[in-house]
Amino acid sequence: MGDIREPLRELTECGLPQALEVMGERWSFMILRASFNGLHHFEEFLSELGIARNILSNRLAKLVENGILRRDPCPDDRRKIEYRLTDKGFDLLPAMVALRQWGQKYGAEVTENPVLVDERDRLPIGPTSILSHDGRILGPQDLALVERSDLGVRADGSQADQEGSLGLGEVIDIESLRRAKSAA
Amino acid sequence: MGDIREPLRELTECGLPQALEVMGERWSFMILRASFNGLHHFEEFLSELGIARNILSNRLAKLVENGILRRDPCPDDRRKIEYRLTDKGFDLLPAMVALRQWGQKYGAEVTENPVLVDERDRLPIGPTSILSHDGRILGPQDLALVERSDLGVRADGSQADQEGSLGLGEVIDIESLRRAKSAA
DNA sequence: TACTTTAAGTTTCATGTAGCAACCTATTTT
DNA sequence: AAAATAGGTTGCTACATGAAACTTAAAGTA
Repeated sequence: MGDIREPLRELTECGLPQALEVMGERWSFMILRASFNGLHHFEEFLSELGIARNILSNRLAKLVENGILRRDPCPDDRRKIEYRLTDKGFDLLPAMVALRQWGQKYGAEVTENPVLVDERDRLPIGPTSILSHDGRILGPQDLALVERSDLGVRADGSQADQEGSLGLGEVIDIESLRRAKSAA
Repeated sequence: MGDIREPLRELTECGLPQALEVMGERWSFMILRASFNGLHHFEEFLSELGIARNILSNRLAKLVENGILRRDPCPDDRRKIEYRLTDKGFDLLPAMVALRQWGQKYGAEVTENPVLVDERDRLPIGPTSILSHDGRILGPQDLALVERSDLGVRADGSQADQEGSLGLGEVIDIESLRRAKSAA
């Protein structure tokens, strides 16, 4: 019943463990995707996903508990319950799309269908991207990890002297990213 | 040993199940994040993440098997093994950042540290975004799901008559998204 | 050389969680 | 009133997780 399992320890201050606490379970993202795709009812999820009844029940309850789905009893048919995404649930869209695109890129040749498109021109969306504060698309090469206290501080000529040093006030630039990228 | 568990059924053709097959397990994303942060050795992961030895061993093996990490024995100290991200692993960055940002937004007040910044100006990155093919930032309101055969076809005045109908050649626009957004 | 430590695993065993099938309860529908 | 539908719950089995002890190989140290 209660989550007795110890929560994922944070390597440092980070939202990732929190996200995984909620969405890290085996079926959570599939249910989310089904919701995005317009499924709202228990039996719909059940037959579309091929998930076990009790697990679906449990996952839906957890998603509701965590504010990702809303649980609305239907007024017209009082047997039915409508599960609908909340704003918090919608905000998982970028994460879901990014995962999906990654799976698409590296998985067995799946030609996705239906396709997620820009409504304006009905052309497929581009890759999910990390943007800078002013909207440039950033690749792994453009990213660095810095201590909060050093935000906006131009590194005074110092590359991180040793990777992984994680020293206070030290610029931890993701050197390994760059090397691996250029080496490969 | 072998993955006997039935693979996640695809609701339709979609890369998500493939991604979850690889990254959907409890510690996978935390290990990935640790890798991004410059950890490379077994005992480093072990002490930083607080994961059990056997599970770490198993997860690392799986990540290697799936081509997300490379397993390089160190030449200088032949006890040591270096686990390093492959390009395929780096490509999970948007998904990881999106998840992390979501956790950040909705989780308990965590002030993340270290911060992921744009190297050019050392200012924090913006939100991970879904872009159109020509680079516009798309919100949930701008997205629609269409059948592959209808790509680029201007919907002839037809909104999807009933959500969730999923009919062939039918425009499945994510009406529910729009309604929920505007209603909330 | 022997003695200890470190790195990266494996094994064992208790516990937790997933999945299947059957059952249950309240509503419709016929 | 009987049957079907929607959304669950319960009991059981198999698999996954986690803590602690054990293993193996290589390095450091007296």
